[in-house]
Amino acid sequence: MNTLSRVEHTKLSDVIVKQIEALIIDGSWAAGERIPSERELAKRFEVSRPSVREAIQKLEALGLVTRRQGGGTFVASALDKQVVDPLFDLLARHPESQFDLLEFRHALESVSAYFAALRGTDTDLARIGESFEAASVKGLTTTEHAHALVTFYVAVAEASHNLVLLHLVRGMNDLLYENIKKNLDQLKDRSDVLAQMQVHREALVHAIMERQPEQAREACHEHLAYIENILLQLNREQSRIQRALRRTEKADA
Amino acid sequence: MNTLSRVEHTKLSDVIVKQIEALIIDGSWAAGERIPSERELAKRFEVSRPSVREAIQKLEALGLVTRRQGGGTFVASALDKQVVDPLFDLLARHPESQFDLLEFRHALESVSAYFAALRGTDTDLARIGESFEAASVKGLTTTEHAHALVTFYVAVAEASHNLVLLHLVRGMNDLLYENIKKNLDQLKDRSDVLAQMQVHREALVHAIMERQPEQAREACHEHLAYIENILLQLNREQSRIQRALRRTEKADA
DNA sequence: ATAGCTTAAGTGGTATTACCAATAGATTGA
DNA sequence: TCAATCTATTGGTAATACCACTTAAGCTAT
Repeated sequence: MNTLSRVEHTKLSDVIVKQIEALIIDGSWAAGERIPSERELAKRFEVSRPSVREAIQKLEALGLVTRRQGGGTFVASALDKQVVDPLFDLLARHPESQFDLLEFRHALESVSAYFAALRGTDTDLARIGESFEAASVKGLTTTEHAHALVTFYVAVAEASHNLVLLHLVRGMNDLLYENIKKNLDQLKDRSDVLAQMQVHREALVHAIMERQPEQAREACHEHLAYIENILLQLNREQSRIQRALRRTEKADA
Repeated sequence: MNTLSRVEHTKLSDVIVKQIEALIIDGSWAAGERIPSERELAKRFEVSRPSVREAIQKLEALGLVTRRQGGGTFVASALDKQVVDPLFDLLARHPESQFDLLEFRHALESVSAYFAALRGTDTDLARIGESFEAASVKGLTTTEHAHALVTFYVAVAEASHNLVLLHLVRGMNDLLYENIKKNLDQLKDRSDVLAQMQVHREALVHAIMERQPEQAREACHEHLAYIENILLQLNREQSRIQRALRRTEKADA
């Protein structure tokens, strides 16, 4: 009784966030609906406009509302899911970290494949086979294909019987998905490349099934190195196109 | 030529968000570090304080920074908290998975060393050299030695110039420290083993300094494989001793 | 009556200034 | 040396002014 718990000071803008969230969640403000203006909300909440602004900025950062200068503030039409891990979210959003992520995947997936081939149980290998079949179906959308590939890689990590690896791959699930999807998007008009990647994956699965750890590692290495090279070439071509566009702009001016 | 694409107007605070994110992502502002005040940033960016406030509020909503009234604004203390904290719990609940962590470190440090040798700047290599000297001093306590080795490994990860590796190794700082300290504790009466480990590390540093990536990777591999083997032998002997103790307990009962 | 243009009103965006509340560091006194 | 007090700094809140953009209303010409 002599140790009273410290009373946390509550930020005004956080109170406003909570109230607006409640209105969105209980359906009072529907997706796509325009909410009252900052000035109007400031009047209703009997606070200053900067406090309302701060609350709405937070909601915007969380993807719950969108703002248009001169137009108003709208409830987002597709409510974004919660940010699970700020760093992974940041890495997924930033173009300059995508290649770093590919390099990291190279290391991670190679060692997963090595241990899967070394230690995978029959059940593990069956699950790898199934998830690989699911990822190999013709006619998948890019989204479906990326999801299926993530499932495949998680199955390989599970078969490695290394808890740290598995935990990390599961934690990076969204980040992997975004990276794989981005790669597939970039390569969607390159059926020759996509076919080669499928060949690589077949070699990987074969090595795991035959319980050849070094071959599995090598198959992974070839697969990721190939993607790295292709994406480097693509990015070089993109840079050339952008430089050419810049030159034509200068010529017009 | 008659359909020019609409030029998107860019919000000032979003420009600031991107710049701060870049500083966080490239490791310039480390987890837990206090960033300049709103007033200072407003001066540096040559914008008003409310614009900086808006940017920082967004970063806070995303979990990338935390703010303390009167104290300042800090990069979130463990950016990959969602992954590393549960890993701590997991390893505490499953002591037998410490070996999994060693295997994981094996993969992580090998690729870090490879890229450090490939890409390290002169400044990076100097820092690796210094941290290695600090870790090589005679007479360190186990605690001091473990700290110095973690600093060394973080320097190698920094020299890799791979953002994912950098953030992961920094986030796992405490975990690495505990694992290294545990290994050193187990080996404190084995000066022959500790000496061999130091030889391995010297070979590693030499390969990085000579900018030989494959040699660096190989040196790391030898080093970690050696530790894995020694610890496996130790654990076998420990199991034998424990089985003998269990037999004497049964004989007494 | 309708379409097109112009103007006014409303909305978010940026900035300046002032003051408050909390924290951290420096100083002073016992 | 340690505790209490003071000062400087930092984030938090507010008022006010103005800018940039969008939307709605009003007016004019066909």
